[in-house]
Amino acid sequence: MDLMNGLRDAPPALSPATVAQAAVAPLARESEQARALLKALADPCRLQVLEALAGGERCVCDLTTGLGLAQSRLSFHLKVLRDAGLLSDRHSGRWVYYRLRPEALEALQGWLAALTRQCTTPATPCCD
Amino acid sequence: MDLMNGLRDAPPALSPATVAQAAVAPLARESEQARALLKALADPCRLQVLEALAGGERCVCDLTTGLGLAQSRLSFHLKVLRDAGLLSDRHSGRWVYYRLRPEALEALQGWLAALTRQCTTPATPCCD
DNA sequence: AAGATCCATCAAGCGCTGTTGATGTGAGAG
DNA sequence: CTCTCACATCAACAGCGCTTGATGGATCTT
Repeated sequence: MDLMNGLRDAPPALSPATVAQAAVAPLARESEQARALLKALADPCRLQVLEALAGGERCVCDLTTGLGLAQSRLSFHLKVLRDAGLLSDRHSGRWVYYRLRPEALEALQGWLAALTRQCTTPATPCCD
Repeated sequence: MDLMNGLRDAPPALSPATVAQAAVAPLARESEQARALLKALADPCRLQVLEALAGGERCVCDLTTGLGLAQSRLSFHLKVLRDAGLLSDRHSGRWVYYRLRPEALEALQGWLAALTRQCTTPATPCCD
């Protein structure tokens, strides 16, 4: 075995423990939720929906004509956004009204803020 | 033609202008950039990389072993993140060091904040 | 110079995701 | 009750994104 060998021309090197700790395979729970939100948002069509709903509650037919999307297509994306927790819906008679859930956006903001904070405070000083 | 017909059993209705204005086909420039960031982030593998780099600068071989990823795979994801502006790289001898670009995270936060702000101030009061 | 290591890139394969058109469901209108 | 309309859902297809294994370029060692 060549552990020593591996050390011989290693890069300036952090302790293996530090790395291992940041590594673990299946993503922390909080990150996983962030990922779900990010994935739901990462689509041009869904972003249009989101921005349209940022102006306030809208019914589906309103969005369909407003965004010029096929009904089936819009319905698909609304489901994705709703399943991700970004939208809530309200049924009224024959129509369904969708609205944004600011909590979801705020959650994502929080996650981003934490990440930013962690990376601006030089916890692990670079090996130079 | 049945424009009047269409009005007959329309939902409570916003002015068509309001909707049309929020609709336009090809996504605003700022939103498009946000989408690019979101898309780059919406992958478990890339999130792991990001979180690993939140702790500070790392070289590729460090990440490879730390995250347990095939070298080719990691390289692919690093490129995606770099192209999106989320990472910057630094070559030193035989190694390449990647680090997070907090500006990118902050830009995304800003976009989210604007969206949240817009949707919490009841600009368009709901039709009830 | 030859070999080893780090990293990027490529081609091939495949699964996931979005689109489309049709069908289903449930609520008003006539 | 029947018809219409708003919306959800489904099956089929197409395209994109990710993974893998191989190759290439660059740097360092011996």
